[in-house]
Amino acid sequence: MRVSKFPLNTLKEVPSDAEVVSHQLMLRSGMIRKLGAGLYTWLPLGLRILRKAEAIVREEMNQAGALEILMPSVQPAELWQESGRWEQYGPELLRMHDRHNREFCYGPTHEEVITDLVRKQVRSYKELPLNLYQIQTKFRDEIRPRFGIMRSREFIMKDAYSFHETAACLEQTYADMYQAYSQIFSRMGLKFRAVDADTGSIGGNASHEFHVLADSGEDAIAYCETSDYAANVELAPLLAVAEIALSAEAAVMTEVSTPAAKTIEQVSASLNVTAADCVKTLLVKAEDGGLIALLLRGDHELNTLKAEKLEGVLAPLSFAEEDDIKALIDCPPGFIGPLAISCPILADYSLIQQQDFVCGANKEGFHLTHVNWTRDLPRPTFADLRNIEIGDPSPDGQGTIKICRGIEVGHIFQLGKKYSERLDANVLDQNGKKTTLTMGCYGIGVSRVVAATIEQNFDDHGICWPPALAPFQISILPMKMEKSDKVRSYCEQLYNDLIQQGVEVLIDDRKARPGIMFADHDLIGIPHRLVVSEQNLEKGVLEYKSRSDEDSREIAVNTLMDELSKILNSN
RNA sequence: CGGGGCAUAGCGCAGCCUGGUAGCGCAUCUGCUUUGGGAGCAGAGGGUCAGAGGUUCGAAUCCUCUUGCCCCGACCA
Repeated sequence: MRVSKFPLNTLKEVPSDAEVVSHQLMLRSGMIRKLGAGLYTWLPLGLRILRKAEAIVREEMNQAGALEILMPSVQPAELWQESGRWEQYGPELLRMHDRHNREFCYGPTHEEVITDLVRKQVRSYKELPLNLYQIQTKFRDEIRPRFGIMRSREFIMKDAYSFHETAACLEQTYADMYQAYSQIFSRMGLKFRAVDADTGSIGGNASHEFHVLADSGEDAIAYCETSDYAANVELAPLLAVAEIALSAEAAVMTEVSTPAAKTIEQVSASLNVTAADCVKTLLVKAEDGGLIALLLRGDHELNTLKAEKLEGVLAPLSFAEEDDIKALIDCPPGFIGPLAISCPILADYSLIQQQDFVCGANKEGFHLTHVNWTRDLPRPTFADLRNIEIGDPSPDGQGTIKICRGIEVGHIFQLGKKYSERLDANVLDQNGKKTTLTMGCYGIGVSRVVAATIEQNFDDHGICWPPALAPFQISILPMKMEKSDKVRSYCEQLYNDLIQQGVEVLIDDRKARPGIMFADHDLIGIPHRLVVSEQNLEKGVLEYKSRSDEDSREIAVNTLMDELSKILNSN
């Protein structure tokens, strides 16, 4: 391609509403332009990249045995009413009427349509398993679209849905999709992790999110460096530890006056201990209308997701009102402790080995020091109550936890029978009996992958595309071409030769100064660059630089093709 | 949806407080000089100041309403 026929439309200044790097660079490089909130046009440059991502997804899905289809983006309301989601989905579903005043929505996802297709089309267990996918435009009327393509309202998604007679069969396809997803993101050259996800209200056995790792990611991920373990920070469980015996010389429990100390910081400061030496007591509402005390180490944070799943705790989690506390114990918040309290107590696992700790005395203005389990109060029930932290043991027992940030680009899910039951999708089994289909679904935010790739691959000069997604593999930058026939004819020849070999090459045939060329090609992130100048040609060399290297090197003209094929094939 | 903010040329902004009929930088076009990291000089084009209403002799500027967009919260590929 020639720059003269493929306008770059680059911007030196960043539009003021672009917050994140990918959004800024996509606008500056001329990949996209905004039409409205969460609505973007893909310009020629951006579309090349999007198409590359799609092609990789398509190839790997086909490879894994999925079949491509294309469903309408506009869907009749009846199907959504049948599944119950017309009411459930809420305002994120863009609804509309046609000229006959029939109700429709713009598809945010396609479980209903695909289930309808399959229930009408598939009659026999012999046609299963079946895995169908599409790459298509979705619309979700997000409350707050932001970060450009990263969270837009209209976006490109690959969504696949599989149908099975048995759960075992679903598990097999699920495993195949897990593999295919890993293959897709590896081929794209991305650093990513498959993360255990909450199966939530939908149920089912397993769900994994695929996250591209980037500092700007919205999700915190706890992962283990020495194993495959990875999970959302809120979901990563902590394991119980063994009890340890109290040492004989432990000091006697003492009541101390702490009139001004209500928070953990104040308490630890006034008693000259660390926050980790303190135990904090949180009172939350119980299902039976009473209260439950939750004990945490002073430096830990309560994980509400975990807490509200515990037996007896009211969900959604709500803290005790002042009146409730008064009814339970005559003590203001700030001095509450687990001794002689008449409600059930749940303590975090990290407190199993806690000794000699500080806690509230249940008496205004006083705390207790040198408190120990068994000796001073009975051991409470222990449970997993807090967020996992850096350095905690990995739940799979294989090492310690680190935390990084990620951008969710894919999600695979064992759906089970949720939709097939609602929509009555079944087949006849071997015995001629009706069996409800078991389903899985598998999504990739293809347009989001493009943005996430930038979040992971950029520098001060612009985007650094992994070769698999780069809009072009190599740039030819001729220096002073209009003054030098030698440069011109050499570049033209080289350009044609590379095209012959099927290399995606971009020649900058503008009458532009070198600085403009360098800046533009760096900004749009072409992985390889050849600079051709008259002086170098006379020496029989030209200059090569990889986008990711600091410095360039010379390549002799007569070995150029060999060198280039080495460089391009090493990707 | 709640809280905050913005709307002036393709992009980034000034002008508004204190009304007098719109300006700067980048980009675009022309010419000359430049030519290895977003050049210099000279010139040109481009704005119904988001829209509607009001106040006024006169409104980008003051008032009212409307619309669009952005940021902070819960959701998601």
